Amino acid sequence: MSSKYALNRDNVTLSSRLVTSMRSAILAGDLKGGERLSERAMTEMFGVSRSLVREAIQVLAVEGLVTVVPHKGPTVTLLDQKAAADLYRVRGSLEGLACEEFTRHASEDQRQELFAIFDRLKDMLGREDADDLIEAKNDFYRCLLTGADNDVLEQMFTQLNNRIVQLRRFTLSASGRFPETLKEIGAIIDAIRDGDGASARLLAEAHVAAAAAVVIRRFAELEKTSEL
Amino acid sequence: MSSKYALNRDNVTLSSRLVTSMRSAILAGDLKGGERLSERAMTEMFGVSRSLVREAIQVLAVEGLVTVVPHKGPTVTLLDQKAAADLYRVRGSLEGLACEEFTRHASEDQRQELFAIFDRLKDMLGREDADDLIEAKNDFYRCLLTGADNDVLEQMFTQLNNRIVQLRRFTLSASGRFPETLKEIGAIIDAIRDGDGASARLLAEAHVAAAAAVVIRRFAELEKTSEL
DNA sequence: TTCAATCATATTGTCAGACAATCTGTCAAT
DNA sequence: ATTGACAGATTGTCTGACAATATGATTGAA
Repeated sequence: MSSKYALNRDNVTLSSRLVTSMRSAILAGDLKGGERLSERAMTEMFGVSRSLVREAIQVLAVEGLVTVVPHKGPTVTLLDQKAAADLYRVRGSLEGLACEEFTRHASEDQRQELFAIFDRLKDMLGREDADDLIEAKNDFYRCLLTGADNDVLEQMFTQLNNRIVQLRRFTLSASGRFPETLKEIGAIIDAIRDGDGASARLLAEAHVAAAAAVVIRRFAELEKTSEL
Repeated sequence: MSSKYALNRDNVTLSSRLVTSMRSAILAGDLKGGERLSERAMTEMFGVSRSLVREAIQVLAVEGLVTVVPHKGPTVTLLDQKAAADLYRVRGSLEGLACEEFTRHASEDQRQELFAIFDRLKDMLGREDADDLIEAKNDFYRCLLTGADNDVLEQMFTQLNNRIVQLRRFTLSASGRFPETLKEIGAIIDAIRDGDGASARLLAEAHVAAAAAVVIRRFAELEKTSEL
């Protein structure tokens, strides 16, 4: 019997906690894109041995957050415009799938929770606080993925989303789009309410594509001004 | 300039070669689902130190090929029916995306190559050889992904496909479906020929769903006979 | 001055060995 | 049959060592 009282076996080892911690540091921007992650610096920063640092770096490399060049050392992956476009394209597909599966599989409780989170988002219009917004969005996706009831999808989507977080610079500077964002998500929510998974999927893909377009444009502008 | 003459920097370290080798061993079935991967056994099997074995196992764990339980040790991930269903669902979505992107981005050469590979597949009808078929399918996907021109998609699809390879037992026993398979892929090819990415996508998803249905059914049968 | 070859230094790649923490199976006691 | 304690095996983590490679400085020559 695997009851809900079972103790959590994850993150019990130093190794796994280190991975979590390093990942957080990257996502929070404390380790910035392009920054070198020398083993020496990492052992000091996290207070663990070289072995663990090396293991963690390999793991984050598979996740795409870190780029390793043999004999030169790892760096925090730096995304170019093409990579950003590629990421968003796949993300749109997976987000669409998540919406469709949520429509099909979510329990009534899960549906109500999703609707409630959306209401929370709506209430933020006008007095947008960056951190609150990020938290609400995270809740939204967590709920969506839980209801979609597909572990593989959850894992891949999460990985993808982590990589996209590194583009936060651009997504924040594009936050003037918040009203449209709300409208688009609202349409998705309505489709889910109606049990229309196919529409929810298409709307979700379109939503991601629209968000991506803004980010990519912003990207192009900044590249033009600050590049060689 | 990153020319096509650039030397390959991957797989130069023992570490990366070990990962490749262990992954191959799993995909080839030399390390079977559920099998324990004790560090001791792995150091002997691959002739490297414990450090490298541990790193490789972590990497394969992120890829989903290996499952690690703290203080108990890693095993080759064993898929249950739900996991198989989840994998195929996501794979359908990504394969659909790949087809659509191929239609949109592939060069004329890449299109011709894809068509040629499909002809090779067609010629196998009747005298199907398992290894030849697997090779042709791999070529097909490699070509498809190259033409789709999306590194993120390529990486995720490859990872997903690797995990699905562990279901080969079931897909092979379902090879009586080869004529239908050819018909379905043929329809996809036609859509790509017509430049109709949306159709190609839908057809690809349907194709994966049909293949998945067979595998899942086979799965249920075998589970019933051989289980507790 | 500029360019190329050389060399010193720092960093990464790999190994071996040690000890602590945890798991698993055994066996005696109740 | 269940409990508790114990022993052996395996994993988790650290440290130190040395080899392989990259980087930057230095030197020498055109």
